[in-house]
Amino acid sequence: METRRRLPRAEREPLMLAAARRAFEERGYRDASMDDIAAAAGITKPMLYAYFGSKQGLYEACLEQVTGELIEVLEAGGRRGTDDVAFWHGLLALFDWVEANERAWAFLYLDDRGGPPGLAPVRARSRAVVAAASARLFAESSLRDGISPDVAARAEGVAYALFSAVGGAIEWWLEHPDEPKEMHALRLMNLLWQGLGDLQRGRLWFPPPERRP
Amino acid sequence: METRRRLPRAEREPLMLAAARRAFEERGYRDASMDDIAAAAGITKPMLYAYFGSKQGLYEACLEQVTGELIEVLEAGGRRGTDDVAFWHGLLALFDWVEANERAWAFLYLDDRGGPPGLAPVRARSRAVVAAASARLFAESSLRDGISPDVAARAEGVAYALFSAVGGAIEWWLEHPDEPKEMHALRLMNLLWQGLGDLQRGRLWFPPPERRP
Amino acid sequence: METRRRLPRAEREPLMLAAARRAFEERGYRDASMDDIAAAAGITKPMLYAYFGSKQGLYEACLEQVTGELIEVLEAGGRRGTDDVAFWHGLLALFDWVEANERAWAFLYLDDRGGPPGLAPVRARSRAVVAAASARLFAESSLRDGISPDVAARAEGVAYALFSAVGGAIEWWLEHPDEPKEMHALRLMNLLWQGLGDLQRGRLWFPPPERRP
Amino acid sequence: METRRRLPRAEREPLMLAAARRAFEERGYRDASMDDIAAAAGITKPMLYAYFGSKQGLYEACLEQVTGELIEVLEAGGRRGTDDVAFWHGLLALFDWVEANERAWAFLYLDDRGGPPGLAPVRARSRAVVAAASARLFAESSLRDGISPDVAARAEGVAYALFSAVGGAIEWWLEHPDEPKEMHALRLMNLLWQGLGDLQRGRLWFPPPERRP
DNA sequence: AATGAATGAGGTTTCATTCAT
DNA sequence: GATGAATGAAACCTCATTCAT
Repeated sequence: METRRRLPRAEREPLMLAAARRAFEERGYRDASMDDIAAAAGITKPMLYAYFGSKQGLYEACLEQVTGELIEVLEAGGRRGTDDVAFWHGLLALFDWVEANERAWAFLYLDDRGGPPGLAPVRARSRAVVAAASARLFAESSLRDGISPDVAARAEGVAYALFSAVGGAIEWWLEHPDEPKEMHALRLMNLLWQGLGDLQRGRLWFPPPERRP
Repeated sequence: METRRRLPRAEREPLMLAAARRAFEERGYRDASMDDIAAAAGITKPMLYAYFGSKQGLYEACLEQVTGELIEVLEAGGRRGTDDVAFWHGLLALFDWVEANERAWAFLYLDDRGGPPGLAPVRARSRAVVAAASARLFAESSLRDGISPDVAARAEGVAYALFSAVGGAIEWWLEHPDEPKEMHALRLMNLLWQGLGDLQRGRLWFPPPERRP
Repeated sequence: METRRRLPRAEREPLMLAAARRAFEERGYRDASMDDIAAAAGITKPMLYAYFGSKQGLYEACLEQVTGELIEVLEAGGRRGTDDVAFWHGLLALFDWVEANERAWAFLYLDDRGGPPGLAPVRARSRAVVAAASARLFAESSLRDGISPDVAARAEGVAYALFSAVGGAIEWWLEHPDEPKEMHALRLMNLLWQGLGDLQRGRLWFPPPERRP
Repeated sequence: METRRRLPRAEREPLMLAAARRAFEERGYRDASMDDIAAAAGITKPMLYAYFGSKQGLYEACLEQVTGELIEVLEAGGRRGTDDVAFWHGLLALFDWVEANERAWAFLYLDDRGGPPGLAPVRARSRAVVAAASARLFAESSLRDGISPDVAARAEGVAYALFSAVGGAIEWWLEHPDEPKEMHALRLMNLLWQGLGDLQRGRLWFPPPERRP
């Protein structure tokens, strides 16, 4: 009946984004409905369209927000020390953020399928941005001195693998919350740090020559 | 109008499964429609329901098939050598399988959201099975001698992270196909092998004591 | 795999009819599926079509069977006495039959809607046949002597109303099974018998003349 | 293409209900399709779901409306006189309502099978409510003086039977429209009134003692 | 700035029925 | 006599999106 209280855009928009993030995180792009999101935000559907244009637009806004937050976390973590300590604090910061944002992680790493085709490049780009940021983190930490140029060129690929490992550990942690998150982080540190250093310093393993009869 | 050729179930069912796998891999659970799958399989929707009961049933059949194949690949790879060589061949076999099965990977690692709630536990179980299989792979290769019992208990968690790292590298490879897959595998090997060994042998890194002023 | 044991039609048909009656009684024409009926009868769908031509054909066969049984029951009951005693025994026989056949009643009196339009006249005819049979029952009992010709002409209408009253009492009984069925029958007897006699003997009630100002 | 005229809910909803009632009355729950109802109401399906939630919800809304109307009719009829005259007017009012509402009757008394299981209790309750209302009608008319308490307790059962008799007569009338409805009502009056009075006053018929040799 | 009314299109699922074997 | 394979059609329901107010 009565029209809802008018709010300026700066106040209304974050409410909508928050509701949308929850919905997308919990149910994925396709299963989250604009109806639900509008209801959760306490407004009506046309408002969502007025602010974000389309479902895809809303999703992209969420994705951008999540990406931004994550990068900020990584960079902040990296500043807290040098070398292995920087990496260690980056890991811890990441676990903290995941813990605080519950399943925002899903946005970047669990909801890759579904939605219009136009979404795929957007998602890929978001992940690449995060990978780049974490590559920077390694470079700024241990890679500082004597990084082989070939390795530097491929740092992003390594970062991608590395970040995926972190993602896997996080999922494992979310399903096994009995162990404290520091234990998970420590295991990751031990799994990755040594190889990372070797890669950087060029101390490489190679497969033995195949012997064919 | 024209009647389709009749096939016995043993022949028709695999055709349906193949079509369904392609559709789910490419578009995810929610966006793959039973209509499309039926058309791609060259039959009509009711046959899908006659053989698989429901969309979820069909999906689960696909998931089981993919999981089975992947495990077989891992185990076969692991048998081709010992220690680091076994691990290396496991990696190579995995890359080969991914290459041959294009995006079957997506089934297990990119389509986690969406679909009815009953699907979540099924997906989780599938991934856990794969993680267990790869944990076995490490244990049978390098861990053979003197594995610390604590590490063995957590092997599955490490395997999960490790497998995710492999997944990330694979995704990166799929998006950067200019480099041969052996290069990607080699980078992974170097990233992971050393840390894996250290973890097993208990040569651990620990964070320096925090100093608070 | 293996073909079911061949049975002569005389043995197979009653099994099908029995399964169909159960299904139609419990779920009505539209909600009973040929699949279910075939499964319940232990045969495959094409057999149903071979024997009864169509779903409607099967339904009509069931309806005819039920109608026949019911008429037989009425006539048998009516022969057990004269006058009020005949009527009373007719009622009792009816309750017995309903009790033994559980919900066959639904066939004639609870499943009037649904199904193809061609079914409506068939159902109407079945009910009319039952009404005629029960009209005969009254006529043969108390109406024997001195029945006014006008009333005789309308006996069928009365029978229809009367039979519906019985139906209502039966439904009530099925929902309140704490009281023995004889009590329900007795109440009906008292509700209907007196008026029935008066109707036959022409001792009629008429509305008082309306006074308009 | 062309946009339909917009109506406020208070105007649109009754139109939907009317269309739904016609469809359910004519074809029963299962055979009435939401598509048809929407078309008959001049809107599209999603509006039906927006306002009534589901097919069952729509059906229940219709059922409630019909029940309410019928009860009002019964009570209004009963107020037009006392004793036999009240009963007589109740009957007449009922016939009038049936005539005016064509086959609304079907809702309560001809569509008992079919539809989801959750519907059965709803239907049963509706009929019980009507039975209670008509029981009240008798009680307030003839039963006024000296109603035996046992009879009062069973009044609802009697009402159920009685109402079914009326229903049967109405069906008969609808199939034999040559006779005016007052004649049908009069026949019912004569069939039921006497027995009803006897039941109330305890002047009961009992079966003769069975003699077994 | 905000909403209630409205829809086109598409989704999963079921069913009566037929045909080749 | 009996079956497994197959389908056309239609059912209920949902959703992203728009428009008039």
